Amino acid sequence: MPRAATLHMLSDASRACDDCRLRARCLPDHLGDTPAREVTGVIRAHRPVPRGTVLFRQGEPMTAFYLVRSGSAKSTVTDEDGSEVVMSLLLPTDMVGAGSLDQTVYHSTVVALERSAFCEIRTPDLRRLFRQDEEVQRAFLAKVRERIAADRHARIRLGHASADARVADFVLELSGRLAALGRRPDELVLPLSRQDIASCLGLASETVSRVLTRFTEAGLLSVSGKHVRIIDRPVLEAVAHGAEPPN
Amino acid sequence: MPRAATLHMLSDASRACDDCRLRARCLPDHLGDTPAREVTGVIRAHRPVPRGTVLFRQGEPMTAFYLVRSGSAKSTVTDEDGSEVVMSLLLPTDMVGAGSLDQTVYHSTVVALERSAFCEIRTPDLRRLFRQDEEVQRAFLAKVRERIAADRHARIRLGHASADARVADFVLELSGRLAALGRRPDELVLPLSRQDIASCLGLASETVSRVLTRFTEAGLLSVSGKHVRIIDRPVLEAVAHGAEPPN
DNA sequence: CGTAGTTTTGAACTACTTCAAGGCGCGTGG
DNA sequence: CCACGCGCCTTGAAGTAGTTCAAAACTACG
Repeated sequence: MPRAATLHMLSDASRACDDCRLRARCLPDHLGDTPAREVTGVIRAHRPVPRGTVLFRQGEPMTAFYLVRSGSAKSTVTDEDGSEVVMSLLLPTDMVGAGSLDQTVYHSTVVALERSAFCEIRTPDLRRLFRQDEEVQRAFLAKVRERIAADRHARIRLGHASADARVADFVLELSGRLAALGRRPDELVLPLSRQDIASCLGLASETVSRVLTRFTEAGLLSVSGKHVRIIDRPVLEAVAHGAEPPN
Repeated sequence: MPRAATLHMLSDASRACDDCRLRARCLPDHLGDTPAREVTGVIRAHRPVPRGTVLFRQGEPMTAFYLVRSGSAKSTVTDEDGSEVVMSLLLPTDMVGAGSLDQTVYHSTVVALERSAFCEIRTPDLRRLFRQDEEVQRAFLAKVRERIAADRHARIRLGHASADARVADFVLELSGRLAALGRRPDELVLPLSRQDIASCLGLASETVSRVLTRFTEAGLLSVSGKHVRIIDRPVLEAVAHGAEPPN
């Protein structure tokens, strides 16, 4: 991510989620149909922003939280000694910037990885909604819980898995998330650079490269740049769970 | 932790937090004095349980969440391939078993590391309280947020720090938490075994041992079994933040 | 005082990193 | 539109941090 166009304020607010293909997977979905109105009322859909756009920066006062509408983003944390660490890859329907309610500042930086669109809910609106409707609360907390579970998974992976297992698991996780969005699970595009994947997995980018080519040679994947095709999913799963490296 | 006495139901409920030394640091603290009544009303303090007691097991239906009152505990997760991973060390005032509200099953196992006491709040009580009083909500979410922040820290440490840095940071973190409980920050007891520390930090127990003795030789610590004295805190902090290993 | 579990220490090994060079892809400007 | 240049990815070779295996020393506890 070279240049950082800080288009902090996004353009134009359109009407709602009504025309969103992903509605069924997104926040309003978790609610019944009746209270959804209230939610969709405060959600502002924004026009796509270009790659490299910073949604918000770590430490800035929190004014809103977001949902990814299209495209993808990464969330990063700059730790005390100044190095940037990739915390997660964000895909459509993912919640952004709401590590928990009542936060006063953002605790990570979020950058678009490609031309992407986001939906915005301003914190006061959310808070009001939260108070009004218990269903909304529940839905929101469900999203938070999802995130916590994902973080725990990432943490276990980081602490106790080999490089092979980490990469295999990363690919499979992405595959699963894409499948949940209705896309092909075996034909995927890595929105992150090798560097970013490496940072996310606690590896050197060279290692990610090597593992990927080794998987290719072993017939598990076919990789070409950011495009990956999963060929032998069962074995890939075995590797992700700590089985012997292929061949 | 050899034998696992599953004293699942704890004994006797005493009156409240009124006589708790740590009240000021605990959940009711985050509230003003007025609403505290409501909270303390549903908190049941329990008698100490022996080391090895299982508070609850991963996968069991969630009936209550807990606060550590005295002693210490560890939370562990058994991952898909069956190995146990230590997720966190739990000290007095820490919340246990509430990754988020509205959880239906426990997502980790919690075991007492020494003779320890816990306070219990049953989920229906909490839910009711939550609905009644926004202050309680806020206090609870503050605790959840604390936990999320700690998890993020752990994750960064796991992914991007050397063994030296991890161990140094672990010791300092513990020191800080003990200090927050009013104990001596430089004179601490590790409630976890080397194995557990290692698991928590994503290392081999031998490595933890070696690092600890190296720190001792370098005059940063003095270690004897589970007892640790911090001698050169500034350097220890430098090491924790990635500085060159000592000597 | 003896036994079982835990911790420490040692020695060999391995997985991953680091450094360095070459190639590929892509956007930019001529 | 093509060529150039820059960043990203890949590959290699050498180095190292941490692991693994194994045995000895310590500790706690009956």
